[in-house]
Amino acid sequence: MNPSHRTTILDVARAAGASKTSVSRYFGSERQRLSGELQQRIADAADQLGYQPNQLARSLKGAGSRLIGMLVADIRNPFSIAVMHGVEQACREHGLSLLVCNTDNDPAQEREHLALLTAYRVEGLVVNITGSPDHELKRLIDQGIPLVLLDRELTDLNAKVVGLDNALAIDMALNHLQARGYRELLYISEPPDRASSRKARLKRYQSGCEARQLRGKVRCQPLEDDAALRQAIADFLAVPTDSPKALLCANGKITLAVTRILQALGARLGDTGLIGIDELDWCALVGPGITTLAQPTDAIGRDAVQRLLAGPANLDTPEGAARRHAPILIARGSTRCPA
Amino acid sequence: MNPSHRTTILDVARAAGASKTSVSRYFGSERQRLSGELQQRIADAADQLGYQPNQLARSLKGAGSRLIGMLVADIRNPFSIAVMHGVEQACREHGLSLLVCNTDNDPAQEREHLALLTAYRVEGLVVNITGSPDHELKRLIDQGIPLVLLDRELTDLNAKVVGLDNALAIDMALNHLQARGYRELLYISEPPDRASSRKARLKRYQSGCEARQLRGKVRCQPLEDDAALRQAIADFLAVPTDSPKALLCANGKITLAVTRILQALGARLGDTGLIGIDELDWCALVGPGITTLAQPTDAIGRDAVQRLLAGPANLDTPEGAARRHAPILIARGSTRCPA
DNA sequence: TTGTAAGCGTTATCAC
DNA sequence: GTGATAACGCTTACAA
Repeated sequence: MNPSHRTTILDVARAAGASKTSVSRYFGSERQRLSGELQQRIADAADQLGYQPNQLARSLKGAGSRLIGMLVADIRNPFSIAVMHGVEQACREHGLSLLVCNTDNDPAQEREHLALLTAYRVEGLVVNITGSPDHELKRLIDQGIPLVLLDRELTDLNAKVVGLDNALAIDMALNHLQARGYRELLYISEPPDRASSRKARLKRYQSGCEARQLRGKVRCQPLEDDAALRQAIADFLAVPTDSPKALLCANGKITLAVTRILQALGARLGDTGLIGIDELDWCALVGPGITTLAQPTDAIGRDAVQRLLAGPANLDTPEGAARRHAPILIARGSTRCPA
Repeated sequence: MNPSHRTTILDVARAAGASKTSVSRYFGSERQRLSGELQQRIADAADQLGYQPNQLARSLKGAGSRLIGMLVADIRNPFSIAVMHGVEQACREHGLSLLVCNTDNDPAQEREHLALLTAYRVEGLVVNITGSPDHELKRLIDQGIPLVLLDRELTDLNAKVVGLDNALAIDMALNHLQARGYRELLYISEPPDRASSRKARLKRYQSGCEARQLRGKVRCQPLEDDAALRQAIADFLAVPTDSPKALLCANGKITLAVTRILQALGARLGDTGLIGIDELDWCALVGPGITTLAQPTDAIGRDAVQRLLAGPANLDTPEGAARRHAPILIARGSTRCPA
């Protein structure tokens, strides 16, 4: 076998004494049309030559690329991975493949990768980024490429959205903290900027604290500045008060950073309440365990693909545009209030 | 603009009053050959029409697909992700894109995804799986597709390998444990089966214990059976002895499982020594911190791509075949021996 | 500097 | 049932 030459449909046709068309039919969806004898000959020849249809050429002609693209802001975020896992499974079940691009939160890479994905003519796009290449995304939608936004809405543009039910999540967190006896809260989030889900969580937190008569402070802080965050938490804990305090972390990365800081400050989990959005491998292991609101990541991922394939939705109704999944509260020792 | 019709090179050519060739040249690597004026016309037309070259068609003709495939056994394993991050970066730097497939440790999916990747005519393949579709892999190599094995060797087949220096890692672990005063060890690994790196680690552990006159036990255990593992650890800890005991975990997933078990058993980290291969986010947070041997995941990922691109290596020399990266010891409280 | 024409490997359309 | 033949969108000799 000549290794420099990938065998093509023509090679098989010749070897089987058949036409390209027949071979194509054999590997396509019209195998039954072929006589049993021809099928056998083609099968043998293909097997012999190790033939495998070239998906690129296939895509070029009729069918689409059978490729779904996924744009991830931070592939090292366990949440992204978990969702990606759901997306991938769903893709597989539909005979689609997944092209994943990680942007490392870099707007330049977002644009670049978006271009890349469309260059490969992906048939659908799952986008999970915080930056805003709004213009580019809009263009894709105009081109008719199915698009699902993960955990983020586009302000001037109504695309399909799948993600956590942010309001519900915050409500559950507040209810839990209140029930456990905490009265002074600090909500820690990355800056909302244009990330709509961060905004939604923050807003609900504020109105929710008011409604429950909780003293709810807020700290929006890029995670890079660890010292500032540490100072903010130290300040919060230092204020003298008679009612128990708790921290609410807006996502898993923050929970990690905050846990480190609390440990460095020598705070005892539980005495200082701690609850985070996103369940992580290790939350049960640290001290008395960290209470979390687990996102149904698998369901979110699968749902994203489903919506991709569902065709144009009625984006005018709220239900048509966004699909919000409920979190699951996993109560652990970090919210066992001593009072 | 007609959304049902993606604009092609011909559309641009017409709009610019130029030929397909010129447009192709403009978007290819021969832009300089065009007169400034023509360049301008093409640029305008393309911009106007929102043209973007079809990478699929491009791949079909001359150049390759510019696609690198990566096969991952378990995408939820942080190690895999970390390596993947390195792979992806390296790809990007070389103008390549990464098609990632997760097999969830399922041999059927391994085969399936392997076929998929070759159907897309990936120009190289980074494989990180424990199963053995050896026959398929061999075929790919024969076809001349560059292939790099991550953290695993193929017995009957010499392909390029990139991964941890297993012998060194085990040596470092043993030296550390010995220096810290532990004398009785239990090595916990998933069954080596045909995963060569597991075998290598195990073997070195055994010879290393002997050389150091340590009592080194071994437990090979699929992670699914948590109860059995728990029993094994309980048994190990129960044996009366006067010398301190320590556990050595062969990878990050095991470290997680073992940490959970130790916690459930009420063992105190440090009193019972614990060291694991693979650094994880939370290792500093649990109890006094867990000592680990961090793998240089980024370097491993980048190296994999580099070797992919390096062309055929001399696989006959050990250096040509395998590239082994040294781990980094991160000492924490879990190996602070009280004795 | 620019254009013409022949593929790349496949599928779709139409004949036999 | 089976097979020519023309696309698909692009690159690349080869001409001009």
